[in-house]
Amino acid sequence: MFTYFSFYFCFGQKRRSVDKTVSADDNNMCAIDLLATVAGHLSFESGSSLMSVDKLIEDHRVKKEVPEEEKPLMPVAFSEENPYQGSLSPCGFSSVINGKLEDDAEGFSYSGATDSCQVSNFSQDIKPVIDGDAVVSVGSTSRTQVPSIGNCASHGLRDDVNLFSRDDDENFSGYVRPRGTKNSPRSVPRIGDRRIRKILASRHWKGSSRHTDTKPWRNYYLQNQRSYPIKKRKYYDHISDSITDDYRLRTKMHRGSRTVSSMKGQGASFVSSNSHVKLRIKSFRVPELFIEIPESATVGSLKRMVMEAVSTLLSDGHRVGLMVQGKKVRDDNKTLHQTGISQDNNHLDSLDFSLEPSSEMPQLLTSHPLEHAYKEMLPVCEAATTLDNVLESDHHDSALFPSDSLGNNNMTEDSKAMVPMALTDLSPSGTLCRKSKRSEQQQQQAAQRRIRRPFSVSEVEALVQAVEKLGTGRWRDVKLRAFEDADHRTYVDLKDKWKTLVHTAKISPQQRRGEPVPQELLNRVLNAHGYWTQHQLQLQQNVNKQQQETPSQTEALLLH
DNA sequence: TTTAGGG
DNA sequence: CCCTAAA
Repeated sequence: MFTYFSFYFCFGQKRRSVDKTVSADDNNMCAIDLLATVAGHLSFESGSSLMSVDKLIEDHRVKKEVPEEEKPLMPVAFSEENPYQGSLSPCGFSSVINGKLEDDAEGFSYSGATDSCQVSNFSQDIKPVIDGDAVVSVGSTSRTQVPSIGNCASHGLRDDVNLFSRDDDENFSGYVRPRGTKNSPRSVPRIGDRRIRKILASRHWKGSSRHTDTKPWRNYYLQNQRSYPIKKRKYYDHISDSITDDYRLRTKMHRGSRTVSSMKGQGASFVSSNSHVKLRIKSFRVPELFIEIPESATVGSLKRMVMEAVSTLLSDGHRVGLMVQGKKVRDDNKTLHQTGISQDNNHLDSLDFSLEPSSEMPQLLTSHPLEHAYKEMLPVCEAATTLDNVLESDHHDSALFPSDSLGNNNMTEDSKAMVPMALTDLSPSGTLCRKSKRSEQQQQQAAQRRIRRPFSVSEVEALVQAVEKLGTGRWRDVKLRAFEDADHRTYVDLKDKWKTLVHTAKISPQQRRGEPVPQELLNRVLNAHGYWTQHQLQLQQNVNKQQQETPSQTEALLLH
């Protein structure tokens, strides 16, 4: 007989909730107290209690990053015929961000053309899918940092090569779903079971976090891990040793960066950064923790278990989450000011730190570990295709919208199809065997949510330009005009992007996320939006007039 | 298939 | 991005 505890606890402050999962009796209250003891212990260790910023004190204000000045809207005179004629550049795309992409190249945005040289380099990197310890090494190309997996640790582990836990997935791109024809944006057959599709979509990436399996059995686990009863984790091992390897790597890197410990130290008094903002953190939210222990166990063993759980939690690759006014701040690259953490901000009570699993394994997982996982020796062209897609989103300057010139072979489909399976289907009956039928894979593939591919500035530029000319009601034409070769952008996507662009243009720059869109472009968005909505209104009014006239005419006809 | 909007 | 009613 086991007793399960589940509790949410805060260090130094109130407990959020206490719920029994599957409890056998009521003696779990003492466990909570024990946990509080542990919490207290930890608090003591860290020298103070942690967090929930209750005050922010401002030293001097040195605004390093002044938000881009809002340029006054350029008055645009619309001619009835072609309101934006003058703004069209002959080639259709302006290279607004030439050079900027180069700057961003460090890290995770890929720049440069997909010349054959890089492609082959990449394929060399990715080819050695080895049984041994997986090590993430930087691609051999100097221009592009291409994560790859091999048995060569020559590049070593660096904190800044944390390939899998990057918060900001903006610059990542995975693969493109193959499309049959260019003229049918959505040629992928949509297979009927929406339920599956929804489930898969909602489960996206959840449950991908893992603990190292250095211990034979853990009787605790975190809520965020989707609570696979630990036995099921065997499945991961079954899927792939490499995933475990990758995780080990991650853990190492995290330990190396000492995220948690340094944070503990800072929690002691004031967290002072260069930006001259001082935070006092009083409480700190920690993921829900489950404990499973036999009733016959001693209190001492429970204490030890809780202690172990907590210390593991603090050392096992967790990262700090930040909430501002209830909104999770994901973009680590934002400045505090942009995030709204600044002196002229009086809602600092809502600043909230938390500890969360860092193993979110974003984007990149789609292309990598799975290939590795299945020990699939990918043909060169497959790797190249992947690279092409990875690079695609950010190197539009030389070739704005490269299509999948390398073609889509079957292997591509295979590796894609496996993605959702390995990550979502953990049920014992799951078809993890890669010999599964093609039809199943296709189903899975159809059910896979498309990978997020943020619009680059040049894409936005192209979109704005097209909309300026064509208006907001002809998305198919917009697609054909400006995104004909961008197979991954459907007209629906373009319409959606326009919607978000309009929204983006209306909100304050501080609230915007992702790669910043030049204000000039946003102004054009606003202008075009205003113009075309009015245009539509006029059209509608004309229709109404005619509808008013027509009946009378018909009446007149009838009366005759 | 496209449009138009909500989710 | 997804989903879908309407056209």
